[in-house]
Amino acid sequence: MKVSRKTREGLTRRRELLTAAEALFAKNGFFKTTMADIAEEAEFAIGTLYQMFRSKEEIYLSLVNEKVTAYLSKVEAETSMAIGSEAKIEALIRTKLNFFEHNRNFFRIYVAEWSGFELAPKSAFGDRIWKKLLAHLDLIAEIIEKGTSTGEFKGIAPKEAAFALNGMMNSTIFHWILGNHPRGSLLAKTEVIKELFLTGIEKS
Amino acid sequence: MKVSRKTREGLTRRRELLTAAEALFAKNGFFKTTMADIAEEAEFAIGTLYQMFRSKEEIYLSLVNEKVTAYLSKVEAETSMAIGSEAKIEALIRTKLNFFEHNRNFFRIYVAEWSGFELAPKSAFGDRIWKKLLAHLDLIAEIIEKGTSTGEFKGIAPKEAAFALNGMMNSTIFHWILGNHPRGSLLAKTEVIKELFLTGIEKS
DNA sequence: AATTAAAGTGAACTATCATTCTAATTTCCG
DNA sequence: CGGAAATTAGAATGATAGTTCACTTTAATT
Repeated sequence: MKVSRKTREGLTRRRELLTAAEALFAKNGFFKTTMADIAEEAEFAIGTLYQMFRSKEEIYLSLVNEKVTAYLSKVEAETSMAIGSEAKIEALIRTKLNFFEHNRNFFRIYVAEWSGFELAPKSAFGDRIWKKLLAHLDLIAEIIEKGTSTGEFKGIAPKEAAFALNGMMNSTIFHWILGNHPRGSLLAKTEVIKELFLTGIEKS
Repeated sequence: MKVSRKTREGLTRRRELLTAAEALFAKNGFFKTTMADIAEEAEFAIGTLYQMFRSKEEIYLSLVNEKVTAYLSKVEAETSMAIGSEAKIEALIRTKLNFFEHNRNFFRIYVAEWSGFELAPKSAFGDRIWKKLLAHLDLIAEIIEKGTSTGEFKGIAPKEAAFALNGMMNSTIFHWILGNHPRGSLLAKTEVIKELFLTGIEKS
């Protein structure tokens, strides 16, 4: 079917464009990345970009949306498969580290989006992404709450603990990327984070 | 002495300008803040800004530099006064939370600077700030290392633990600001963070 | 071949600032 | 008081970069 092939080619082009844009946005941020840069990197003419997307912002948000969605569904799939609170925490950490090990470029964009800095007065679309990220934090909080009610965890406020864990992970990823992912994979740090979060640093 | 009064007034003006700029940069980010905005907010003419600072970037970096320096010296003073690793950790958390409780606006700028996003291809000056932040992380790592060598802490890689702790704190501050600093002060969260970092979430 | 519609192009158009300049006004200080 | 220096409002300037559009190319179909 001809329509099908066209559609496929369209999707491929779209993906190529987004990948090029991702690299640039990650490297230079939203504002210092120009449409001309993107066009050159993706080997399209500027006009072609506007045939695929309404605006620079739409490119950015589509990109963020797709990646965030992919990320969240991975994490949610893995945590829901794990049985027991500790295992769910482990699955969360493992999946997050694994995802960003393979999406290093995207990490900076993710952090910027988290801190809400990049597109400050958010569009309705940007808002949806933001809400998704917040909802995901609630999900982590629920895992912790469950663990508290089964007696696995002590009674630390779940939201606070969820934010703390999230911060620990982000910081670790950041550190790893900063050091040019030195020896060992990021994934391998799952154990350290898990241990730190579960039992702390103090000698018992 | 007249020179002295002039100098004093000059400093006051400078501070007023930086405070106005801080609020705007925190709210809209570096790029979406215009010189006209700053001039209006600070109640100066645009030309006057250029008499005090060479450029918009210089305003931003001066601001960041002063605040970061003030922040770091507070933390370093407090941690060096505390005796024992656990007390130092406590002092670190307390001082950081206290600082950002009183510098809410600045937090967003601090985070942006940390993530290295705002002024991506850093100037030499921006680089110095960045190095200071990194050096401070080393100092935290040293505290942890010391605690390990005295047997207070178990042997978790100090750098990793330092980054994790830093991430926990940032995340907590972020959460607090996000929720419009609801009930209770941010400072009051010192205990939670300390407990989480030292002994983890698991019931022992 | 001819036709057609979609895809692609990039120069031109615009808007937006950072920065500089001007002219009028105010503030200092001898 | 008087004039020098600082300040102001805001109009030019210049550069950058998002967006548009009239036109060209491509490729499938007739």
